[in-house]
Amino acid sequence: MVNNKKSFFEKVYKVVNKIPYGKVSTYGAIANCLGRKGSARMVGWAMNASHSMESIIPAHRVVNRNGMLTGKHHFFSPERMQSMLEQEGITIKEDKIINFKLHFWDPSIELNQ
DNA sequence: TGATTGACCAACT
DNA sequence: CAGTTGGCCAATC
Repeated sequence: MVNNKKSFFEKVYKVVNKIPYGKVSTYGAIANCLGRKGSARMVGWAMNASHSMESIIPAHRVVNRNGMLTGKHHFFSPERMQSMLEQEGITIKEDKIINFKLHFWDPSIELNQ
């Protein structure tokens, strides 16, 4: 019925935009949800591109599998990412999220609804 | 146009 | 346990 051949970036943006407040997700989970397992790197690429785009992507809610803010340095300001996450009630120590599992949000949840 | 890289993950050695 | 490799798609050189 419609266009199911959109680029990865579009799908990534869609999912990341659906991440609820106070929740975080991972590159692998998003990529896996989109049907590509090894495309986790592409998710990161999409985030990098999101800077240049006018699209507002809560990239600060996307971290790696370990809950570590690997991409914080790619933000407008590295400290900004941590501040935003802490603002949402997430505790961060040494650039990694504490109780990451509790804050983890599975993209398939939104897609399944 | 081919080769390399890029905010990753998982499996294998 | 640590290092290497394969995988995926897109952008850059």
